[in-house]
Parts: sequence; C-alpha cells; structure tokens
Amino acid sequence: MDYNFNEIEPKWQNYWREQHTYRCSNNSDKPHFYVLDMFPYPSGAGLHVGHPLGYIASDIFARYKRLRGFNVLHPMGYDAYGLPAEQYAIQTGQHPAITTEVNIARYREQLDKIGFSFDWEREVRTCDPEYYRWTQWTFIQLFNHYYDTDLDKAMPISHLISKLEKGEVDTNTEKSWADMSEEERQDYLMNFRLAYLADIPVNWCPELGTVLANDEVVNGLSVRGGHPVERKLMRQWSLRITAYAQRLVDGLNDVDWTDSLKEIQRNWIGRSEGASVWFPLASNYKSHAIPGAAEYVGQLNSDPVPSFEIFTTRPDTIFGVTFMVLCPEHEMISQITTPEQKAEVEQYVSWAKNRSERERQSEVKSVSGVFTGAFAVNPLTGEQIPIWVSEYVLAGYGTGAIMAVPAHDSRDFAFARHFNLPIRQVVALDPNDITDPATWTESIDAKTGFAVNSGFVTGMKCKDAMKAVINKIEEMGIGSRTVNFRLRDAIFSRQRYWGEPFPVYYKNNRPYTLPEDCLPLQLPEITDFKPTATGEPPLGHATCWAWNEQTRQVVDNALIDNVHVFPLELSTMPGFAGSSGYYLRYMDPRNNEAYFSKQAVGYWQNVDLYVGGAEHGTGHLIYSRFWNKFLFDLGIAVKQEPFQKLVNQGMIQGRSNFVYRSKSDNTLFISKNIPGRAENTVPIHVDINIVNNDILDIEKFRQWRPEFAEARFELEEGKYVCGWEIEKMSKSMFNVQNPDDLVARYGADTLRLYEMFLGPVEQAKPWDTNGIEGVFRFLKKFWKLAESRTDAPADKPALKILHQTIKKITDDIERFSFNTSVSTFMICVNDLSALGACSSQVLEQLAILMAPFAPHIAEEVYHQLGHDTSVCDAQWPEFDASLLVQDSFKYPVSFNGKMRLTLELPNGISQEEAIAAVKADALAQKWLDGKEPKRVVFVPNKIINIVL
RNA sequence: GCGGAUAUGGCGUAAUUGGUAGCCGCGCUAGACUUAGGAUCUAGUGGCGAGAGCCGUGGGGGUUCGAGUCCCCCUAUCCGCACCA
Repeated sequence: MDYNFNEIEPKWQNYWREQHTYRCSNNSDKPHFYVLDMFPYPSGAGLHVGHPLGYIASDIFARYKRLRGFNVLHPMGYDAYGLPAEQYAIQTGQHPAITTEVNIARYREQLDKIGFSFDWEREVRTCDPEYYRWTQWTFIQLFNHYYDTDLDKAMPISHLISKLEKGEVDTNTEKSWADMSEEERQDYLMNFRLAYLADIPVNWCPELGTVLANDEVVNGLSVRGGHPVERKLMRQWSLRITAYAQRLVDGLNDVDWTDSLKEIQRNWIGRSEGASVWFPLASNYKSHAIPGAAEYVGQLNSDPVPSFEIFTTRPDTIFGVTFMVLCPEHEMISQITTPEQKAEVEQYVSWAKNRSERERQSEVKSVSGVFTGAFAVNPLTGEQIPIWVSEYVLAGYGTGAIMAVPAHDSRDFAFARHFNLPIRQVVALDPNDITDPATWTESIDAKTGFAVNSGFVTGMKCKDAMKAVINKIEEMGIGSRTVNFRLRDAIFSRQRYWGEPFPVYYKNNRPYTLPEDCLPLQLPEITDFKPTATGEPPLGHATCWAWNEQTRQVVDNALIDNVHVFPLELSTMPGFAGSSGYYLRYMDPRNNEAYFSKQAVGYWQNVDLYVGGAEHGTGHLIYSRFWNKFLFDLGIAVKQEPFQKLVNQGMIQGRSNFVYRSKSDNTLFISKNIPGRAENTVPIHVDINIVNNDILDIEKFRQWRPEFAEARFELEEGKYVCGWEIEKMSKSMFNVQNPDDLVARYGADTLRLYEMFLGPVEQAKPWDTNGIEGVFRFLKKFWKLAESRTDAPADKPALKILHQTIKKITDDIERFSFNTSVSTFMICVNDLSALGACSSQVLEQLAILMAPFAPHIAEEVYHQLGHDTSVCDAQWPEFDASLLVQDSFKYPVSFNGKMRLTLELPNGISQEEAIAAVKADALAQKWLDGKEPKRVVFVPNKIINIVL
C-alpha cells in the first residue's frame, strides 16, 4: 500500500480530538513544562508558511517533553483586537467582531491541518469579554498602585496617601497634602499612579485617527499603513513603565534569551549613568562674571535664582562647557529670553514645534538654533555661558536641557562650528598633547584619556574625573549622580473602536475606575466605526455609553446628569494590552473568580519556552515583562520574569519567480539562460504556484491570465527556466506560499519536516519548495520500511543504527537543532532499509522518535504495531551506549561516532609505535567486533582519537 | 554614528564545539525498470589533474602537533537603535 497521507492525517486528527489527547491538567505529579507560541493576530489573509515555522518547532519540543514524562502546557489563542479588523470594518461596514470570527475560523482550520498538539480547551481571545475582563482588572490595579522607590516595588496608592497624611513624605509642591482640596489631591496622585492620565506629547497619526506608541512608529511613519505621524499634545492614558526601567534591565540577566535580543531591549531601555546638575541663570542685574562657586552657592540658597537642570553622562567635561542648549519645548524659554531676542526665539520655537517627526528625522544632520540672549553660570567655574535653543535637544530625554561641551561631543561640536561658539579642550588622550580646537575637524568623544584645563580634576583619568566632579557637585548641593533611561512611558489610549474599553468614567472631569465586580465593561455595539480627525474616538458614536454610579450599570448617554450618571472613557486600549498577560490566563483560562488561580500559577510558574519573532523585542516582550513584574509585585505572578527561555524564529522571506517578456513582442517569453535575454526582456512576476523548481508550467501559465493565453516561448532544452529573487512574502509579488496547498499535495508531516529541514529555526531564510520532494521521499521510504517489518527480534546492526539515532535526535532536540534531526532520520531509514526487513521492535522505537516531528505517520505506524493508545503517551527511548561500544573497552571513552581515549604511554615510545599498539590492542580486545579502527591519531597530551 | 549577527560546493545546509571539511537533501550526470513518468532503484557529483597528488570554509595575519571553529585587522551582507547629551 502506498503512503496515503490524505487518509492517515485526518484520521488521527479526529482521533486526537475525540480522545482529548492534548488536554492538559493543572493537577499532576509529573514535572511541568510550559511551551508557548506568540499567538497570532487573525488577519484576513490567513496563515502563510512563515507562521507555522515557530509553531512546528515549539510543537516538536512540546511533544518531546511530553514523551519524556512532563506534563506539558501548550496552548494557543488569538490576539484578536487590532487596527486591521477595524480598517476593514470602515471600508466594508462589516462589524469587526464578525470579520474577526470568520478569520479565526479560517486560522483554526489551517492550524488543525498541520497537526499541532495544542490544548484547544484553553484557547483565549483577547476580544472575548471573559478574557478582557482581566485586562481591565489589571488596568484598575495599575491605576490604584504607584511605584514605591524605597521598597522598589508597586504599592497601593493608599499606602502613599497614608504616608502623605502622616507627613512622612513631602509633596514637593507649593501646597502641603493637608492644604489640598480633594481635586488637587487627585491631580497630585495622578503623578504617581502606574496608569495615569496626562497631557503629553504623543505620536498622533491623523490618517489612522489615533495615537501610537513609540514602537508602533518607525521613521515618523506608522508601522500599520505607513501614514505620517505628528507630535501633538493630548490628554492620554499612559503606563508608567519607566518606573520599572531598572528592573527590566536587571531581569535580562536572569533569562535564557539570545544576546542579540537582550541587547535590543537594553538599547531600547537605554540606561545611562551620569549626573544631573543645576545651572543657574545669570541675572541681568548681575551680568558680570560671578567670582567663584562658593559665593554662587550662597546666592542660590538665599535668593532662589531661576536655574536649569541638565543631565550629562560626561560630568568630567564640565570645565569645557561653553554654552547651554534648551529644547524648543522648554518651559523657561519665554521667561529668560531677552527683549531683543524675543521675536527671533519665538519664531524659531514655533517653527520647530510645527515640524513633523518625519521632517525632523530626515534633517538630522542640519544645524539650527537661536540665541536667547540669556546667560547661565557654570557652577564650577563661575563663568557665564550663553543659552541657546535648538531642536537637537529633545524634550523627551533627560531634562530637555544640556550643557554643551563642543570639544567632546560631536553634536555640540557641529553646533558650535555653525554658530561660531568657543570650543575648549578639556580631555586629551595624552595630557601633554593639547592642540588648538580651531584646527580640529571633529570632536574627541572617547571616554578614555585624561582631564586637561579642568580645574581641580586636571590630570585625572576621565573615569576618576567623573567621580570627582560628581562628588563636588553633590557636596555643593547643586546636583547628583543620576541614572537616565531612554525608555518612555507607554501611551495606553487609542482613539479606536476595536479594543478593550477602559473601565473608567469621568466625574468632574476626573477619572474614576469602575468597581472590580462590575467587570467586564463590554464594548458597546456601534455602526459607525470612523474616527474623527479631531481625535474624538469612535466610541463617541455610542448612544449607550454612560455610567450610573448608583445602579452600577452602563446606561444611555441621555441620562448623563453628572450627579449619578457620568460619561465613560471613549478611548480604547492598545494592541499590547491584551497580549501582555495572556500567557498567565492560559494557566487557568475559564476561571470566573480571578485572572488565574493561585494553584494554577503555583504549579506552572512561568513560561519555560517561548517561541516567536524578534520583531516584538521592543514591543510585546517589554510590555509583557512589565505587566508580569507588576503582577509579581501584587503577589499574583510568582516569577519576576515571564519567559524563561526564548527562541526567535527567523523570518521567512518569499522567493519570487519571474518570466522574461520580450521588449519587442508582448506575447514572446524568453527562457532565463538564453544569450541576449537580459538586454531584450523585462522581468515579470509570475505566480510561484505555476512554477516548479524554476521550471514554468507553460499550460498553467497560459491559463493564469487572459493576456498570456497566446504566449509563445523561447525554450532552453525544451524547458522554460524562470528567474528568481528573494523578496518579502507578499500577495503583489505572487510569492505567498499557503500551507494548505502543501498539505494537500504532500501532507502535514512532510510540511512539518520540510519547514524544519530548511535550516536552523532561528535563521531568516527564503521560502523555497525545491527540496520538499526529498523530505516527501523520505516519508515514503519510512512507510515502506514499516510495511516490510518482521516480528523477528532486532539484530545487532539494526540496534546500532537505532541507538545512534536515539542519541543524535535527543541531543538535537535539546539543542533546538531540528534541521539536523531530519537528516538523522533520513540516514537512519536509509541504513535500516539497506539491512532488509525491519524488526517491529526497532520500528516501534523509531515511530516514537519521529512522533514529535511527523505525528500522523508515527501514530499510524505505532497503531499498526498493535498499540491501542496514542504514540503521544509512549515513553521516549533510552539511549544504550553499550550497543555501540564493546564491553571490553579498557579505556575511558566518550562516544559520538568517534571515540576519544586517554592512554598512559610509556616513556620513549614513538607516535607510530603508540598508534600501532592501540590498533593491536583494539584487535586483541575486540573493541570493534574484531575490526581494526579506521583511524588512530596520536596527540601529545596522551589523547588518542579513534575513528570507527 | 552606536549595538548585534552572519559569511562553507551550482543551491539549502552539516561538522561530535580544536581532531580526515562538505553529512543529509535539492539540483545535475550516467545507468536500470517502465507504454509513460513530476514514480522507483543503482552509481557519481568542491576545484585543478590522466594519475599519484595539489588547492580549498569572504580576505590578510596570529596561536596550536592540528583552526570552518580560538585571537587581531580588514571586506561584504542582514537586523536593531539612531541628534538619547
């Protein structure tokens, strides 16, 4: 009988479904293992072959762990909220809930065909009220907590209030806590809540009608759709993720991720150590040089002079400061600008503020700025330095003000050159080598070298000078050692419809959260999804979107009286809200009392293996870690880090095919390698489904499109050879490979094996079906081998092959090296086939080894051997080294196909004699069934390699 | 500019982690079977050479008895961040 995958695969898929083979329990004596995939966003396009790559890898690992006796949690779900569904709704008028449902059904169908071992009873969808109830719940907790820097964890806001009431902390504002009104107190607390409402500059995308998080904007364009993004001041919800910046950096040391991904996160968080220093304004009436620092401090204490806080990573260069620069948004600009400069400064500031992000970024190299007319005082030298405004100083980083050291910062250098400001060298690689900065072509930015021209730190190494300067400014009370982060708070509002509603209503224009037991706050039905250009969200169209505080119900907007009935928040949460904690919900997905039970999280702890794309490095993977750490602080999550080991599957690119149409004749197509083809033709994308191994199926091509019906061809050796190129997988390039087509043609097992065979999981690679036949052939050989089985006990050569395979496959899986596993299986089956009929005993073990990779055929063979339980419940074969090596070995051996022995050799023996002695010994001791070793290599440190 | 990674036959890749480079597969060549083959099987396939042999892991140095693997310097490609003080 032929290998009929079309019959085998549905049969076992049904069997697994009916037997609940992949159902997994939270109560088990077995050790636990949690294997997670990044759940997909169910787009209208369906799955392409890139999606399952990671799923197949994780499925192999999950199945392997199960065969090794672990209780494995391997769930799947859908990240179902998001912009595309809503965009589609706007275009077609279809409700996103419906299109999402349709898309999910299609995804499920595609996933089922590939034979994954997901426990579908644990499926979650972020748009399901029973799921987003806990997203909303977490939001309320974030709102009701603040970050206590002393305890270094999130604490209830009530804890802060009681500290304020007892006067244990100072408000650092004009009014004390006791003197504040209720509104003032609420406004004050908003500065501490981990979810807070504030007027902040946001990435506003007019085209999408929403604000976007930093990771959703690239080069001033939205990631979704590529629309321009502007900076705009808006009242928005944000998450105070910056409070966790240090812990997010530290936690990276405790997880088993690739260095490159850790580095991406470290860069994104952007921790830098330095100092913050206060530079006072030189008052106009004392515009003479201030004689000395000591005197200046006295003045600062008695008579508060307006001053600027700056952040620098190079306090050692403070003696080289020759000007200051403020960002155009700096609040003190209008206050300090002199009347003469006023017009010019105002003009510059309004010009700078109205530029889009894209304009700013595209002109990074150009220098612009304006002098305010005001001067500040360098607190260490007493010198007066001019204060400038320039957009090269960013409002969002540090304090929005810098001390400029043109000699040792390339940006300051460019600015000084452009505006002819003085440049003073204060660092030199060699203290005796001081040159005139006027002759320089670039600044000396390196942190190595010695301080020069630098008062009391002159002659010190840069590092020592940094410490000395910081100590000095701390002593003077004008600054301190500071750590700054590039990471910014995550903007959490989206002016969209298809997302989680905020459990928030507004009383007296201030936000209040809904009671927890009123959750979920369900997304209302509306018919008009369009956002407005002014930023009014689609939920503004909802007619029943008000909160009655007394009845604790959502009621009609008409009832709003601002006494008992209040308006609800109109924004919705961003995409990352639902995906930030989904891995925890899988542990206990049907719990109606809690996010997940203590028992469940106590059992599963966290994700042992997470597989997904590195493109989430600065988005989901940061937000999730933050979310988890917050829940950890609440005592709900039990591990600081959510994802212990993380494997990034490489992106699968498309491999496009081209036909070459003659420039002079529109119906003539010339094969790729015909001389002169390049000059006389234009390449045209052709659907990869009508090309096989770069050979065009001419008939299918003629049928493909009406304009090719009359196509004529200039062939080479009777074939039309297409060109190819690696491009992004995209519909418009006709290079999208749908997994369903391959499953229909070769079966799921072949697809699974082939996706692994393509190369290392982590590596980016083009999709290319050229080798799939080889894998298919292998499965057919395996099928034939299974049919040829005998009940005779296994002989030694067969056992040897089997145990070599057990060893190799086990090692490969542990190393996540699945491409080599497939090769190993091929060798194994070839070798066994060469021996003739295969013993059932060997075949059974081989079926178990193959079960993680090709579960359908493995299940079929396993059952044919007389089992009536699933191969999933079998036990992983134990490697028996004694089958490979003779017992009579008298030397320590490590076996891997080659052997390495350590020998004590007598003095004076030559290499040749030693080798001959080992060979003779091998023969005498029958190490290798009486055969002489293939190769013996003598190495000076008494190690000998023996190759079988 | 900063950071990370990669580089091996015509192609995808492998190499027990310092031990005969090129396993396995694709493709290609020859042959067998076949009415036929997008089926199956056998043999061959890094380069040069008739041959023994010589040369070969992006380039150049180095360490070592021995280097694809370790160290230094280049080059190319990919990815992330980018006026982050």
